[in-house]
Amino acid sequence: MASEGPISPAEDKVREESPDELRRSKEAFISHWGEMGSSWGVPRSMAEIHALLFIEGRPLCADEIMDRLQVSRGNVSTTLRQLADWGIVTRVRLRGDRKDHFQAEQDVWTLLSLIVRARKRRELEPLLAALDDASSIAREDVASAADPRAAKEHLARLESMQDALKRLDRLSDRFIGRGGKGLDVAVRLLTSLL
Amino acid sequence: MASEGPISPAEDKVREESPDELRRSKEAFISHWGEMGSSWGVPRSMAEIHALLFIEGRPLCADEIMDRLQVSRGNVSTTLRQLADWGIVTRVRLRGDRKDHFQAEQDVWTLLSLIVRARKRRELEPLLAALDDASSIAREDVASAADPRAAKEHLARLESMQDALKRLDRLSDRFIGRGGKGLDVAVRLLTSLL
DNA sequence: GCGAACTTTCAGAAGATTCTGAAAGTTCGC
DNA sequence: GCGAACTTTCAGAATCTTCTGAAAGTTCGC
Repeated sequence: MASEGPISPAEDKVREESPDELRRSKEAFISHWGEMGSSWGVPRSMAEIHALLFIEGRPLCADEIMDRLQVSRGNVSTTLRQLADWGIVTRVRLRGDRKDHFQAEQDVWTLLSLIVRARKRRELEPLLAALDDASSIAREDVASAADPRAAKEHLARLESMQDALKRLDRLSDRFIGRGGKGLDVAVRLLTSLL
Repeated sequence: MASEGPISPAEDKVREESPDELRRSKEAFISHWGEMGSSWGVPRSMAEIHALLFIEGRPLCADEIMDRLQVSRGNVSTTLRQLADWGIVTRVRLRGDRKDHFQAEQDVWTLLSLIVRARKRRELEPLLAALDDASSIAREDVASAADPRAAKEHLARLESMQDALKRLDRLSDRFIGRGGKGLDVAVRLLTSLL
C-alpha cells in the first residue's frame, strides 16, 4: 500500500478502522469502566488500560496505550505488570516487532473469575487469617475473663463473621477453581434454581 | 508520686468491663475490618466505625465512638448517616437519653446482603445503564459503519460484557431480595451442589 | 420564645494515592 | 563488547480523598 503517491498525509491510509462512532463508543466504555474501577479501589488508569485492551481485542503496545489514554510510560509499564499478575492481560510477542504487546482476556466469565481470584488472595485471605488469630485468642480468653458472659458474646460475634466469610471463601474457590467457566456455570445454575 | 493522694487515678474505678484482652481483641477486629474496607474503596474510618458498632453489639452514641476511635465529631456524624443509608446501622433512641445511639446489624448474612445491595445500586447499575446506551448506539452503527466487520466485533464485545453483568445483577436481586437470608440460603445451596 | 443539648454541614487542612518522567536497567543484533 | 531499542524503577509532583472543627442548624423542655 501507499504504493506511488508520495506523501498524502491523512488520506492515503484511509483509516476506516476508526470511523468516529466506533471510536466514541470505545471511549465511552473505557471511561465507564474506569469510573467503576475507581469506586472499587482500582486506580482509574489501571481500569482504563484494561478497558482499552479489552475493547480493542487485539494486542497493543505501550506506545499505543500512552497515545490513546494520555498516560505516562511509567504508569503504563507498572499497570500492565499488575494486570498481568492478575492474569487478565497477557504479554504477547509479535513477529518482527521488538516491542512487547499486551492482550486482554476476552472471555468475560474468565475475566470475572480472575478478578475475583486476585482480590480474594490479596484481601479476603489476610482478613480470614487475622480473624482466625483473633478468635482463638478470644476462645482462650473465655475461661480466664473477669466477665465470661461478655467474653462469650464477643467470641460469638467474631465467629459468626468468620464463618460467613470462610463459607464465601470456600465457595469462591470452587467457582473459580480450574476451568474458568466455573462462575458462568454457577450463575446459570442459581438463576434456574432460585 | 501521687501515691497517697485522695485521687488514685486508675484503680478506683476497677473497670472489669474491659479486661484488656477483650479490648485488644476488639481493637484488632476493628483494624482489620478497616483495612479491608479501605482496599475496597470504603473510607477506613467508615469501616472502623461500623466494625466498632458490630463488635460491641450494643447501641453507642457519637461521643463514645469519637473516644474509642479518635475521630472527629463531624466525621462520625457523616459516616453514621451513610451507614444508616446503607441500612447496616440503625438509629436507636434510648429512654432518658437525648443522644442518638447507633446499633449495627448483627446478622452477618443480612449485613452482607445489605452491603451488596448498596454497592450494586451505586456502582453496578449506573454502569449497566451506560452499557445499554453504548450498545444500542453500537447496534445502530453496525449498519452504517464504513467497516461493518469491526463494528460487529465491537458490538459483540460490548454485549458479552453487558450480558454477564446483567446476569449477575439479576442474580443478586434474587439473593438479596426480600428476606435477608437469601444470600445465606444461596451459599448453602451452592456449597452442597458444587 | 428561649436556652440547653445535641446534630449536621462544609471550607479548608491533612493525608493518601496515583502519576510522571528521566535515569537506570535489560536485551539483542552485530 | 557496543549501541540501539525497548522496559522498568522510583523520587517527587500532582491529584484526589478523607478528616477536622467551628459555626449553623435542629429539637425539646419549660
